[in-house]
Amino acid sequence: MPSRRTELTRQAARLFAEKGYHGTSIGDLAAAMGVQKGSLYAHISSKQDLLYETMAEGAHTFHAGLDAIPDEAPATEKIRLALRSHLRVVSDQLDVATVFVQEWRYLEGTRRDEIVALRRRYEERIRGYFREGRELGELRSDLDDATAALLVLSAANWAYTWLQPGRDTDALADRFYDLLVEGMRGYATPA
Amino acid sequence: MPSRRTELTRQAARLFAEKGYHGTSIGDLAAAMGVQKGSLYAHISSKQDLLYETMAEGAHTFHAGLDAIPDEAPATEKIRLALRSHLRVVSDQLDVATVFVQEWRYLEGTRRDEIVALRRRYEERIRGYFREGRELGELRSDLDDATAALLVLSAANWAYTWLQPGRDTDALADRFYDLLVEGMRGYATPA
DNA sequence: GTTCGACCCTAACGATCGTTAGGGTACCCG
DNA sequence: CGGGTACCCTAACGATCGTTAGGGTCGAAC
Repeated sequence: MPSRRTELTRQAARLFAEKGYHGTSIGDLAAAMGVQKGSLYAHISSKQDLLYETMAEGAHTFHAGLDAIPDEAPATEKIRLALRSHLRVVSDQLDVATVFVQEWRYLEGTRRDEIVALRRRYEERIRGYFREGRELGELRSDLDDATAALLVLSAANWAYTWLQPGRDTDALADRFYDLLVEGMRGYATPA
Repeated sequence: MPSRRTELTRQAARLFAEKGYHGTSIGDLAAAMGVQKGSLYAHISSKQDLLYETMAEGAHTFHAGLDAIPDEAPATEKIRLALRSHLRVVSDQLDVATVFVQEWRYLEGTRRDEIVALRRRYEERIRGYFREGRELGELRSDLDDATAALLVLSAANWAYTWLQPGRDTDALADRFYDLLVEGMRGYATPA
C-alpha cells in the first residue's frame, strides 16, 4: 500500500503534466488527494518540492536506463538500446517524462542547476555513443556525430507528445534506429 | 514606427517564451511596456488574446514557409527545403516558435481547436512529402514514411531548445537532411 | 476650435494564490 | 497506559492575480 506521500508525488506528476506547474494550484493537488489544501503541508514544505521530486525521479530513471547498457556492446548497439530505454521510460512514466521535458525551467535555485546538470550529462552520454561508433569504425568516418546525437535526442525528447502508453516501444525504437542507420534513400537498401 | 499594440504582442511572445504563459503576469507585461497594468486593457480584452495572437502568428509563419516550396520540385528536395524553412523560422522568431511549441495547451475554447488544427495540418503536409517521395521512387520503397516524418518533425519541433539566432540554419538543415537520407552506416557512403 | 482616436493614469474589485498556525483523531509500539 | 507517528481539519494570513471603471492628456483631422 502506497503511503500518502508517494501518492501525492504521483498526483503531482499527473497534474503538472496535464496543466503545467504554474497551471496547477495547491488546491488542485489537494482536491486530487481528497483533502483540504492546508493538509498537504504535513507532507511537503513547498510546492517546489513536488516539482523537484518529479524531476529527480525522471532524471534518475532516464540515467538508470543507460546504466543497464553493457559497456562491451558495440556502439551501434548501445545507440539502439539507448533509444529503446528512453522510449520505454517515456511510455512507462509518461507523466514524469512530460514534466521532465516541459517544466524544468520552473525549478528554482540550486535544485534547478542540479537537474540541468543531470540533463546535460544524459545528453553527453548519448553523444558519447556516437563518437565511439565513429572512432571505432562502426559508423561513417565522416559522420557529424554531434548532429547525429542531436537527431536522436530530438526524437527521444519529443516522444512524450505522441507516444501512447501500452504500445510496443522496443519496436518503435528499432524503427527509428533502422531509419537512422540505413537512411531513407532507395539504393541504400538493396532489398 | 511600430504601434504600441504590435510592440505589446512582441513583448508578450518574449515573456511567454521566457517564463511561460501562466508564469507571466499582466503586471510583468505592463512593466515590460513601461506602463501600469490597467493600461494594457486599452489594447487587449484579455491575456488570452496575446497568447492566441502569438500562436496564430507562429502557425501562419510556419505554413507560409511550406507555401514557398515549389510544387514541381522532387519530394526529397521538398523535404530539404521544408527543413530549411522550419529552422529559419525558429531562428528568426525564436520567441514565437517557443511559445508555439510549448504554450499551445493553455489556449482555451475555439481558438485552441483552431490552432491545434493548423498544427496537425502542418504535420500532414510534411508527411505528404515523405509519402510522395516513397511512391515516386525517390526514397526506399519499403520506407515507413510515418516514422520518417515523425523523425523530421521531432528534429524541427525540438529545435527551439538549442538553436541560437544568427547561426546558418540552411547549413544546419542540410546536415540533418543529409544524415536522414544517407544514414549513419559506414558502407552507405563510399566516401 | 472642436472632435476623435490613441494612449495612459489611479483605484479598486473579487478571486485565488501558496503558506502557516494550532488543534484534533486514530493507530501502533513500548 | 503512555508516547509517538501519520494523517487531516478549520481558519486565516498577506500577496498577487486578471480585470474593470472612470477620468485624463495629447496630437492630428475636420
